[in-house]
Amino acid sequence: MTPLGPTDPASDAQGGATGTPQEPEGERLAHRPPAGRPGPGLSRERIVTAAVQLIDAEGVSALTMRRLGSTLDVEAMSLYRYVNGREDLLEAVVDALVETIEVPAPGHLKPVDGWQGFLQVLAHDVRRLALEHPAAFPLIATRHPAAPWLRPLLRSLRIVEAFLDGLRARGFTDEHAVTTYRTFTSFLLGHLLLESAMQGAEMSPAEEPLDEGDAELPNRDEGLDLADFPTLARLRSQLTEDHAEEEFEAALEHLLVRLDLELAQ
Amino acid sequence: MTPLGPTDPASDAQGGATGTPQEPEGERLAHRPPAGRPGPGLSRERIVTAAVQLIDAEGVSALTMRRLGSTLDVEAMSLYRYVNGREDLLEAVVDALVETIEVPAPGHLKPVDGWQGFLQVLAHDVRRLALEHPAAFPLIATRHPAAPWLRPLLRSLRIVEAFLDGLRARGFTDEHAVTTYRTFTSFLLGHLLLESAMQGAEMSPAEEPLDEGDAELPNRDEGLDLADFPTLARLRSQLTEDHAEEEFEAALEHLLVRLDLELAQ
DNA sequence: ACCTGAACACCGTTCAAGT
DNA sequence: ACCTGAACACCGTTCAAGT
Repeated sequence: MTPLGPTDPASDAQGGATGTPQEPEGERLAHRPPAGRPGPGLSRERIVTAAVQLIDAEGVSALTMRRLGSTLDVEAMSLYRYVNGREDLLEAVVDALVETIEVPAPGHLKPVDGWQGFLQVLAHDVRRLALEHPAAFPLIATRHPAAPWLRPLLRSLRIVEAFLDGLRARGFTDEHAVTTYRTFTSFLLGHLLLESAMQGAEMSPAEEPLDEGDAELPNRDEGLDLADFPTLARLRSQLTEDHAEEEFEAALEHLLVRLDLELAQ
Repeated sequence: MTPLGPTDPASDAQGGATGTPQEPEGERLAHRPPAGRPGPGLSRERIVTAAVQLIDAEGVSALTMRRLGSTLDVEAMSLYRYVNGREDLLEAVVDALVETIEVPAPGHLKPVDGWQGFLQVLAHDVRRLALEHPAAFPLIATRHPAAPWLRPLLRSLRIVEAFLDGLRARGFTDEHAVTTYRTFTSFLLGHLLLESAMQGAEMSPAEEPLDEGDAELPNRDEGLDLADFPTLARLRSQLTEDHAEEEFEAALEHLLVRLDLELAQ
């Protein structure tokens, strides 16, 4: 499908072709001989890819029709031929990212024999998505899916179908598969939204050199007055430690234990 | 309506002065205009309350400086005397809502003797917040807290201090209290963000009658074509059922079991 | 067929000016 | 002291017009 990897996987690898300052950096059409048109060649796919890159680089609030247009060397109005407004674009971005999630297929390479391995592999792939696109992740987690019975993160028909089939093929009843869908999405949402928020913490506002007048505002954590919060002050360093990965693994392990219990009863 | 928190104990530590010295705070007893109308009498608190009401009624995207101003019978620019721009206002809204969370105190009425009761009561109070303000909840869940060691939902100094003290008073070590803070916030985030999303699902866009031309985009759930997804089609009604409350209770119960295990080892 | 210029309504924000 | 008019830069979106 669309190469939606972390911002620009391969195009930076081969520099040197960019002589003029305003040329688009990646020659995406190099392998596309027909009609030597060098022009923009807009398409929905190209627009969505550019949108993802812009979000990855500068955050969701920077994704403006006008800015996105200039990224593609095109006026903003041109985008409306391929995209149904900004909301539709955001939807397309979310869909494109979610479609990169791979649900382990029956004949899979990795050790995905049991349902536990199935869920383990899937969970880690969703985590990969969260860490590759931390700025976009709140969007994926927050926007309403197309149908009320779809839940954030695992929010495409294809993925839910594969998820349910995958569990059923590994011994789950219909009912257990459905409740596991709910439990699993809640689990992923809670852990990964937090982790992606940490990852891309310093994203939203461009940092400005502070004026001389105000050294007053508590800029990040240093300015906070912990005088009235002795426990907080004492445990501060422990609270700051980042154990996201271990937490994720531990919580996933416990989720599997819990599901195992529910299966048995 | 919206009973917003007490008179702002900690907001002075956060809400920043930005260089312009503005400190008119304690004018509590100035005589109000005698008119029956809620005359101007602007204040930060009044602005934040109105903002919460506007979000509850029409969603975050409707919270515009100009619309909020008109809600208060005031031009938008007047708000800037009390609020440091839209971002600061959103921050204040989140803080105000989070401050309504009550962490069970040592001498509490309800059966909060054990740490399990403590977490039970607290979890349900956060859930109350989510259900009372579904449209605002993504904001609370998503915005970066003031310090990197604060996590969404339980994101005020006061609350985290009370949380940690509450657990320590009930037998937790420092280390267990900290890890429980992380586990507990992840749990709440995952479950309540989903539940609030369901609650306020039909909020953002006004429903429009679809045009004849493009039957391409799947509008809501009815237009989705489930032909290629037999499992989805078969389980659709089960997927649609709303068991949010039972799921929350069950997951909370399992979380407590898990914590109990971790405490023992 | 594809893109753009011009226009409209709305937005956040600043600042000098009103009262 | 508190509010506003006017202005600026930017935004999403539409539509007739260009090529």
